[in-house]
Amino acid sequence: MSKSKGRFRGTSDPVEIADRLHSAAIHLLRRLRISDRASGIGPAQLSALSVLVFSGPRTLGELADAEQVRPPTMSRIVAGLERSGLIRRHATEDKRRMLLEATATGTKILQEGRKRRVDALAQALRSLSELERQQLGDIADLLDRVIRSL
Amino acid sequence: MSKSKGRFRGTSDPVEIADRLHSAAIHLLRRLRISDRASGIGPAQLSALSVLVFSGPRTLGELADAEQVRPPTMSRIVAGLERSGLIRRHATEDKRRMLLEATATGTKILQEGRKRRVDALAQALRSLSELERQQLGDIADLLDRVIRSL
DNA sequence: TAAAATTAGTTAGCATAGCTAACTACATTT
DNA sequence: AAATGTAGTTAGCTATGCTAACTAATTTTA
Repeated sequence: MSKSKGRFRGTSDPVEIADRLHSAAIHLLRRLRISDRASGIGPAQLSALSVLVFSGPRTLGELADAEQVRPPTMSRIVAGLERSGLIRRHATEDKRRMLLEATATGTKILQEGRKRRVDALAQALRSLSELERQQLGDIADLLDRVIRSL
Repeated sequence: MSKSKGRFRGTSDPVEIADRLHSAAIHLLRRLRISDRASGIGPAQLSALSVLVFSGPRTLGELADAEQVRPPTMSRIVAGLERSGLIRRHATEDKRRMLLEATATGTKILQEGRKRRVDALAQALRSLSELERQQLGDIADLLDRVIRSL
């Protein structure tokens, strides 16, 4: 790890940056899992629900693509969410398809869970200096875009 | 989402930054799961193995703490790793405990998997400008430290 | 020092979540 | 009309999370 070409404190070597980001992401999600347990919903259901809440209604197949799981897996995740009253099915023109939509309860529960997650992280960011937060804020947006483009 | 006080393109509002980092982490790990499947080892086993490879031998309880799972869960993860010949158990003074250590095979497999993960991310970073990578490199280190302190 | 309490790890049993293969039902193409 | 393709489900496997209850070893205490 770390070849340290190190002309500066940081580096622009993609592998070295990737390594740090990778490490950060692992540790972040490891911690956030804890706040998620408070929601009483499993991680896959929570994640699928978040797509419906933040991006609107989707068919099962679209949801499976978005979550990068196979249709049978999404079929079961959706069954669980429906059983818990967090989402609803709507018939469509094409009778093979169905539109899935978050219910009011589902939306509320998701937003509370998301708040818990984000608040935990935000609290840690408060220990940084104003300048550091400024830099991190500038770059967080860029980072999110790069990663979504993977 | 996004109250957008927005005095600048970025912000120093911890909640807003946290929100973006959260989003980035989710999308990153969602993608990296794909490269991990090539290793033929489950995510929990891979993660536990990485602790043994990068931080040295640990008892089962220490490993459970590090991975934030309960002892019975780690007990089974360890059983799987041992069955696949990726780790080894060593007796200790206290006969209730056992030290777990990665085998040569385990170390090799883990490092290859890690390389696949990191390379995939590094490839995406190559689409950034030199300046952007420089900024990201400067901040990645800070980010990793903050998150580990959660 | 014998008994009680604590600690480390396992076993059993449950739920969720990932997969492939095989199926049903509907839609489209030929 | 028949063949092909597409959307989603069912069945059955493995892995991963939990709690409760257990065994064995160690430490504390009466």
